[in-house]
Amino acid sequence: MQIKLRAKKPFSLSSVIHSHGWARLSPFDYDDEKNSLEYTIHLKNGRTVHLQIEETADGVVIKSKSNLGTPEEEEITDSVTWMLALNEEFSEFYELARREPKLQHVEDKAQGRLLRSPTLFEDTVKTILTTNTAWGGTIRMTEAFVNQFGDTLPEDTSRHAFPTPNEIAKTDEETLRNDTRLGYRAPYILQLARDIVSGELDLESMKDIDLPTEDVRKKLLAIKGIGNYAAANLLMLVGHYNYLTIDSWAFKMVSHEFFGGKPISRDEVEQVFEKWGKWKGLAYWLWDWSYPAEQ
DNA sequence: GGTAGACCTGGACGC
DNA sequence: GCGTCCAGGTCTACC
Repeated sequence: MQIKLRAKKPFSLSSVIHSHGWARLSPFDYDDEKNSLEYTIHLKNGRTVHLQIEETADGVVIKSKSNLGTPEEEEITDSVTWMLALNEEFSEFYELARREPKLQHVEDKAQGRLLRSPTLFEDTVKTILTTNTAWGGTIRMTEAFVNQFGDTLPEDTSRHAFPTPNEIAKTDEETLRNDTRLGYRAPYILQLARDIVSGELDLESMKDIDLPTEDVRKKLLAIKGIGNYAAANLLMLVGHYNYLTIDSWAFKMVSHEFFGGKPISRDEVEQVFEKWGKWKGLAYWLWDWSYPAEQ
């Protein structure tokens, strides 16, 4: 099966893959040499299908060894369009970025799109797994979570789809804590899954870009385990860029870049990017920082 | 509204 | 090999 999809220009699959760390988290995989992204997806009808996504002149082509029906192809089309943000428009941001030397690269590299998962449940779980741990811990916990609870790909049992809220809601805190080794995050993720299954939380409706940012942020902050950093990260993923993902690294980078390395407050980090308005999160994220290069 | 301490894990380090 | 320390966001209790 092959599905060709068009992307709004400019587009670069490589820039989406490397937009943040998601491509390194299961069930994503990627190959820089082939410039391809892989993902094992759980379809609504229960099938698990492996996808390989490659760049074309107009956008991407999705390849799969599975034979799929029309509804399945439509679901995959919708999912990949969302995951790669194929329809997102960044011309307004590029117009502003052209005037900033530290953002000169973004239009040439077609940066701005952030790789996301098919469901906000997956992105929320992964975001919780990035908090209060090193990146290696996030990779380990995500892999354990996917391998332990996700549906197996029939033709390759080493691959699994990301678990559904239903699959997680059936387990218990002790298993997530001691077997999956999610630590204190276990009750947060269990509660998240159970709230979705019970209908108390409609996470996927927050993907609607027309919802006011503040409303979405308030709902995200009400989820246990989601604080300022995690909410900002999830807001970026659903297309709201007016909050900064301020983590411990942000203080180092902003201090080094704008304050001569002296200790700075959260407000000072915010003030630096205030002029970028609704694009401030993206300006911060794509900034050509001098701090890491000089370390 | 602001702050201190606890949460949990893995890696780095010293012995 | 073992013990200790530390980094990493969020929550809760307290002021």
